[in-house]
Amino acid sequence: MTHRTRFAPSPTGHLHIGGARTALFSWLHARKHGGTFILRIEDTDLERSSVEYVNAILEAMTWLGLEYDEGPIYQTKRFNRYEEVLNRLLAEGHAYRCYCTKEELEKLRSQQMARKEKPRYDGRCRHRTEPRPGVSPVVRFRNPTEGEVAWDDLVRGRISFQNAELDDLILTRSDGTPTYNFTVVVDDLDMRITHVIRGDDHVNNTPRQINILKALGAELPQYGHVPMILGADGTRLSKRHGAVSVMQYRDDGYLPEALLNYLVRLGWSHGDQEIFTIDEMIELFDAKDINRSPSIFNPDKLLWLNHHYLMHSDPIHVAHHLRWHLGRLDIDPTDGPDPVDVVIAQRERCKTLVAMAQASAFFYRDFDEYDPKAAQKNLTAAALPALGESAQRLTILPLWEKEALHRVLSSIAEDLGIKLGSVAQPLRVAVAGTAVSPPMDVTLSLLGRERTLNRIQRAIRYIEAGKN
RNA sequence: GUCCCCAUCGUCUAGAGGCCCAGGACACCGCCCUUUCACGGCGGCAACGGGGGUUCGAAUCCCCCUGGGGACGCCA
Repeated sequence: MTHRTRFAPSPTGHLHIGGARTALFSWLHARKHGGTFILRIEDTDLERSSVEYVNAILEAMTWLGLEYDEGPIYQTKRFNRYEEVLNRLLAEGHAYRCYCTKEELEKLRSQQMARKEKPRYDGRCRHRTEPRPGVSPVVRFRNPTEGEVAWDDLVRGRISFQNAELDDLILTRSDGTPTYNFTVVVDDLDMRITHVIRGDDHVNNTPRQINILKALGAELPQYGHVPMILGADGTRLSKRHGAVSVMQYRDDGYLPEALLNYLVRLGWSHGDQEIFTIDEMIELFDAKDINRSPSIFNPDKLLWLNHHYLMHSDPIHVAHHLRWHLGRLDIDPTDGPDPVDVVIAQRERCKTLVAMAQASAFFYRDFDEYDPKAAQKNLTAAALPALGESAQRLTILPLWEKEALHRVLSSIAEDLGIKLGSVAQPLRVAVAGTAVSPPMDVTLSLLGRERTLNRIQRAIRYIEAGKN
């Protein structure tokens, strides 16, 4: 049997961390078995769905590299099909029209709550044969009242519900549009989904969906419910916990592979291994190894992973992403060193691409002013000899490259009888504007002779002007 | 409230009866390296929620309690 999985977001918001993880698991499951991964857009809530969000979700999937084999399939384009199935259910007695008003239902609910019962529809329209004038009916599923419905969950093991706990859910609204639990069933059936991997919050929907599937005489897919991701306070991850949108992580300077690696390790593991390439994930992933308990999102570990990928990925690949972030700072990468070399020079000290772009801006354009603390400490009269010597010797240096630059700096320190740091640090502030940069030989080689000399002169003028 | 789940360091987790007075990773704290910041190396802090069983032996199996999450919509 060929494996067919799907990711079915509703376009009512951006793709968030939790959605991305279930998408990843679903994608991994399909890839591992050489199956098909389908993207379905659940946009039946016309009020809250928007094309902007559809596009945002598509963009996020692309950025993450979770390519789908079929879709996107839009539920709003399948209304005829839902109606067809609905009519069959109605004709076969598995569904019926309910004329209760929202007000009546609310009253019922509050009464039940007051009696400390589980709020549920009591089935009062089950046997109604006559329409109620002035009320356009919803259609409800006639759920079995006895017995139980159970399944072997891919991640949770056996889960069972008493049918008596379930009520007759609404299949179509009074305006005729289908609801979630109905469209999912029809879609999963039509798309021949074999493995439904989705968030934990759907566990309670599963028995209802299974009952509808059974009424339709359909074969059941396998279900796997992955636990939620929680925020630091142990409640469901949401905006107030900080960034939850996948695209926000792109904008904040994260590499997609770092986010994917973080997500795959959240609730899943393979021994003590922390770093997984995509191929390793595909090879090693198994839904049954997913933890049954919810896990808390830890931004620190994601940051560490991002740094790891920044340091160990092919610099050409990292530079590709760095260019994008430089662009966001209005920097044209052709105005300075090759971003690939910048990545190699900066990667140990930058944990995000945003930080790397910011820390590298001085390679491409003059900075406005010195970091006050750095200037105060290093751009003083005491630094003048080192700066002056540097200007002179660097002007006549035949070959502008790292080793030669290193020799120049060392000899200046030696000749002046000072520590290398006393030469390098003022120079660093002079050329970078801050007290932090890659080693000076590397920094200068990337910066180039012209910019270096200009900035040394600028620093000398700054000191002589008595700013310090 | 009712139903469905869950429970190892602060966090992510390893652990499927003896290998565990519990291992790895992030974070944190020391030390080393060092032209800055980092990287790196070494070391440290830190957990089986509680109570009953079962067993020669339990983090691992069973029960209860406690704690946590989810669901209970003409949302998905």
